[in-house]
Amino acid sequence: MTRHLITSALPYINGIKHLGNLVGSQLPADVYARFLRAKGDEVLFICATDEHGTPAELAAAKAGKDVADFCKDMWKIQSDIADGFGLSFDHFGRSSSPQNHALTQAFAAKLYENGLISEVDEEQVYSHTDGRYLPDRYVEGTCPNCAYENARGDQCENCTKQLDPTDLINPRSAISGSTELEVRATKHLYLKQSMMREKLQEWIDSKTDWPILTTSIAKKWLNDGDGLQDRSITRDLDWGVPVKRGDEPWPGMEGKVFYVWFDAPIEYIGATAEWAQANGKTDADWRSWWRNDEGAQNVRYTEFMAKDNIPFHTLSFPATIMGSEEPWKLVDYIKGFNWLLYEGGKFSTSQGRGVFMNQALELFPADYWRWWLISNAPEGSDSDFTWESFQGQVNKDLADVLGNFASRLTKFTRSKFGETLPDGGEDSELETKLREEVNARLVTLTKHLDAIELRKAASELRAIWALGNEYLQEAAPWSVFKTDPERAAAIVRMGFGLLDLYARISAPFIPHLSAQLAEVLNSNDTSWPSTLPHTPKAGTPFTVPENLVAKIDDETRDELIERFGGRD
RNA sequence: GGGCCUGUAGCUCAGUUGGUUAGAGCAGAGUGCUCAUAACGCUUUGGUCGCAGGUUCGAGUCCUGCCGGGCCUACCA
Repeated sequence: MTRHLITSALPYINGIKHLGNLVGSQLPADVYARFLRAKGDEVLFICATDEHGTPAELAAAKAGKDVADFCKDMWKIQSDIADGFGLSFDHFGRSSSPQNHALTQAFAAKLYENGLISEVDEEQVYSHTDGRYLPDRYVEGTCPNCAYENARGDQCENCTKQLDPTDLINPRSAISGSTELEVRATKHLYLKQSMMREKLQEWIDSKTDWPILTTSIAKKWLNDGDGLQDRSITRDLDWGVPVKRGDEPWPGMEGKVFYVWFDAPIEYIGATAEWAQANGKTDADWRSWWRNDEGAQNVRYTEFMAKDNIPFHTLSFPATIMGSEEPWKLVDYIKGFNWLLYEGGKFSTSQGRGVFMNQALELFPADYWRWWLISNAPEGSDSDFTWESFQGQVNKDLADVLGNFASRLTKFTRSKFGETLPDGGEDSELETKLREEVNARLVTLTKHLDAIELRKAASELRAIWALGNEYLQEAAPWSVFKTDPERAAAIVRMGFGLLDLYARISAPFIPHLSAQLAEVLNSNDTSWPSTLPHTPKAGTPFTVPENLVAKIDDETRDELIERFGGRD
């Protein structure tokens, strides 16, 4: 049996995430985790909040809270929302955990011992008004190249020229607008990624089955210009993992913290340690997922993330792991996603454009969102959320094809036979044909899920739902009943067999609706079937689900377009 | 500027190593059924596969150029 370690990119702590964040990592990871669990594999599905960095501090300040309190509160909010969407994390941790502090410091110590850390004196912009160092992009001013007045310190948006904050004319803080800035000398640690370039290249080259999106970004960074660059891994901030060599102080680095990109991926490991602690397990239990010398040789590790995270997961984090020269688990497969757009434009927190996860749950059941998002996951290219598309797919796929199938079957059966499955009757060639079709499509569905081809999987699942309506139409039990009630009984039992199948194979996609379908026959088998199981026995009681999937009407849709901002 | 991805029916997309009349869902048209959430089934109308060349017995599929769309380019994370 394969053991599957699955991680979703860590949602950043500075606010509630939108649907694009959901579909780019957490949701597809959940579908995969649920599928593998149903197949009987051992799964550990890990996620956490990514809590450090300047934006977290600014968000806390804006909320009028201490950053630690802010993160604690926001973690709870994000955790509750994840529950609402049915995200089945085995643990939802926090990158600010003591476990992550210890691991991050331990990795840094190993990297230092192995000669992979250098200390670099550099200059950073300090804002007196804000009382903090400013990351390059938080310094704004006039571009020396094109005279654009709102150029950022890292790059001018107008002429796209790469800049240094000290290049800017009339620099000011993007946070406060203050011009009381000072360039200060400061010292930072760099991870010498350049020394690991060949090792990383070799490793990436061996990943021939990875999506092009993933490997091409990695190769670009490895080979562009002078090749992979060393990266700073520390910051002059208060909130974060204090810079230490393991438990020992790091001379000259007092008061500094590790940079968020360094400690965030390590939190995949940290959160696994948190999982062990939270569930009364031992260190050996969590280490068996991560240490190749302690049981992780048979673990297949899959990471899910949006494309902005790919460089960190293909290069920086592997560099950290390889550089430690300890037998930590490296990722086996990276599933990367493009962006989800909102009505043709970008989701925007500042402009209130798009749908955020909390709002989504207030509007419709989680499965509506799950179904649309998975069916339209931005796997090959960016995809576009529109209310019209959302309404169309929820109404057509979930209400008409799936929901109505359950409805017509159960209501017909109740009216003719009562509330238990009727006895008698023989199968005909219709059932043989149905089984063949369902079984063939099950093979395809399973293949797509194994390959994490989510759009194709959703499409195949829908086709299997549609087979139910086709079967009922052709078998026409309402007509057969008039002359041969026993044959009609056999037909409806077959129909209930399909319903039970749907509950099981739909669960990775729409777990809540699947649970409701399973309740119809009060069945509790959630295992993944390789073929259409035997039909349920005569005499089995059933219930009629009322309005399993409520449709979205045009008025509601138009109100939502108005409220959330549609096409301009 | 450089790199990568992409352009297939009105819309969203499939099209395996190049191989006969290019597929699906939605939308449109017709029709059947009446068990069902005015739901379902069946049939059907839509495409010179961005443009122009080239390779080949044969190209949506490979090559070159052009045009359009998107992403990345290392201090947001």
